[in-house]
Amino acid sequence: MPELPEVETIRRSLVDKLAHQTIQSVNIYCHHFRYPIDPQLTHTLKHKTIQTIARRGKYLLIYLNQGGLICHLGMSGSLHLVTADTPRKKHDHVEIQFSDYYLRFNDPRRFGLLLASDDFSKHPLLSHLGPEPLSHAFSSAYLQQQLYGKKQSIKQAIMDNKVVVGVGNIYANEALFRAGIHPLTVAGTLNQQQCDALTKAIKVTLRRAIKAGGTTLKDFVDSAGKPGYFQQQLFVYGRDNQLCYWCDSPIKSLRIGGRNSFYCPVCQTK
DNA sequence: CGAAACTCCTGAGCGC
DNA sequence: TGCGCTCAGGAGTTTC
Repeated sequence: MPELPEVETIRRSLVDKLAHQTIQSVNIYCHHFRYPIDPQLTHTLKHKTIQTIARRGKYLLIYLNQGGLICHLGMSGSLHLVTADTPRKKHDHVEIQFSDYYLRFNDPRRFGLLLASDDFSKHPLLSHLGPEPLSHAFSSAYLQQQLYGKKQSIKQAIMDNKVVVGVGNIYANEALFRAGIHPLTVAGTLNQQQCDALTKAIKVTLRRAIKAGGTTLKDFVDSAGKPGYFQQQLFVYGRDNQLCYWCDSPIKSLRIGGRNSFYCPVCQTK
């Protein structure tokens, strides 16, 4: 479900309410995720206080007064901040109780992840990640250097977390449209001008999506249950056979690396 | 080494 | 109404 803008939206909706809150107790109803949830987590988290909630790529980093918690929502995960009298829903697998709220981790497909970490910077899931797309480190020069010699398609390259984090299928399609680059272009052949356009397109696309509260394709909502509105600004994603807003040509789709890809055959060139 | 295929899992939507 | 099939926003691991 969530790409970077959705995770950032959730982070923002949680941080003010949960900062300085102390965990009263933790209930784990299902342990089986991408990695099994440590049964000790209940004891590890009890009476710990949340300091702040940060984000690295699509990972949420919950800083506690001692150690922290890494959370990833996978394809179908969501976090809901509810009152104690709210009944549990199907696939609410983990529940963290605070004095005023319950935070529930819901994940039908269980591709998500929840684990304790003493040092985020040294954690193997985080240590190899590329730069944040909205940071200065993600520049046109950096991108061109990363793409040098790469034979895979540019779409696959920008979805690679070692190149840049947080760009999933929706926003990869959208950013390539905005940059006028065909998704099948061999990554290593992009010139400086194209790298410039693509870097800017990724930043603009993600910033606008964050501003809109993320993209609600099916059921994305933030931790308070509010949907995102960026789907109204999608140029190509999910629009195959519909007309391009810029040139009126029909949007086409194809599969790249097993992922559905959308592009305008006129506006985007190789 | 890079790149592609495979893997985890449930649910929605489709054709029949 | 129901069955079987395909596909879905991710990404670590395995294989070639």
